[in-house]
Amino acid sequence: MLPEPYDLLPTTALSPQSVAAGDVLFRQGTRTRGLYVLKSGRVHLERVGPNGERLIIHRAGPGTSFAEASVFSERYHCDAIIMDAGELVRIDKSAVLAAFGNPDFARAYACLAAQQVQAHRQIMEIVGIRRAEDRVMAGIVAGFLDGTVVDFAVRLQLTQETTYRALRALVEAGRVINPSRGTYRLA
Amino acid sequence: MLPEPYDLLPTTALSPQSVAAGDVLFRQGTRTRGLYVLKSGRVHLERVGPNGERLIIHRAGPGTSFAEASVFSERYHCDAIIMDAGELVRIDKSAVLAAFGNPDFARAYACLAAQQVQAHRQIMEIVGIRRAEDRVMAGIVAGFLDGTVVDFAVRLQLTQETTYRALRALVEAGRVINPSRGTYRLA
DNA sequence: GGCAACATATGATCGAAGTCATATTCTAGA
DNA sequence: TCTAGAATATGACTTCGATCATATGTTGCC
Repeated sequence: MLPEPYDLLPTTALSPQSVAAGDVLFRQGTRTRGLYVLKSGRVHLERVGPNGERLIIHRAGPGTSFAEASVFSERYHCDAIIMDAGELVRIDKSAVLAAFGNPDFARAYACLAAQQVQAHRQIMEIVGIRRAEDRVMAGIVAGFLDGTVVDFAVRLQLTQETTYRALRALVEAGRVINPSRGTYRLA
Repeated sequence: MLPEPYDLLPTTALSPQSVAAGDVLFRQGTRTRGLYVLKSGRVHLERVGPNGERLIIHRAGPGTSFAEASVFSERYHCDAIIMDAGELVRIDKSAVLAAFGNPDFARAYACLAAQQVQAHRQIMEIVGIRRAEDRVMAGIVAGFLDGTVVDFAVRLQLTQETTYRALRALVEAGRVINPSRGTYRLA
């Protein structure tokens, strides 16, 4: 099943495909065919700078969509390169454009987009906190410590080691409790 | 004039207002009235954690909108506090919801939202680069060094000093040229 | 059960980015 | 024109997060 709001589209708009590591999904400058939903694997979006510098624009992970803006553009503005093999679904550009005629789809799309923007803004604020201890605390308050500490550290743009040390410091300061190995909660 | 796509809305949906530093625009838990476009001044969006920790969710600057997700929510999920006095426009929630019945508005909204998401992803990738020199280089390639170096440094989540030093190092390495005081370009 | 892979956890060391200080140049405005 | 404030620029010092290393605990799988 596709994530909202793309579950509202007819199946004729969807092209599932398997990809292998190293495959190039699309290239900067080629005609846009639509956006993609990644079911499994990893994809890098890269842009080539004026002097040939390769700049990673985005690293897409399982369960996320990418190249959404291509729906509103004639050409792709970056390369999409498969890092780890996986399954993905291409969603046809014209079908999405047509779907905006359906107010339910439009509202569902806008709702998700607004939430994404809000989430990004929040992560940027948190990542902007310099002290690891404050950053980790903010991350916990924001509810980011749901999975493993390793994933949490990645979200905070910190190393695991620094994250563990910050967690311990917060526990020692009484601001966080550590009821069992690997689980942390606000005090 | 309002930024796209809100310029497509009828003026009856808009409520301009002046605000002073310290004013509270809305509080977490109060009924949503709509989103805001900030013409001048500065606004902080803050959420209060379970134990009373104040967490800045977003700092809105001139020319940007905020609380977009409130259009799809019954209650505000954060406080909006005016940091610097300015002018803003409230955009009525029901008018926006109704406007999604207009495919042109829906497409314009989605186009802008998709671009915003893409821009956020890119900034997050760049901010995730640890070495200041690499980060500054990526920032230049991405075209972020359009205004002052100070603004550039803020966007990169680096201090001005580190940014200046990285710029100098890049100039010395021949990767960037510094035709005149305060101007830098790719070599 | 036993093993491999991974998450948790912490110590030691180093380097890079932050902080503080200061000087110069530029600009806007009284 | 003079001045206040901001941007540019760089030096000295410190700190904190990254890196490398290592050990233990946990989980899934053959």
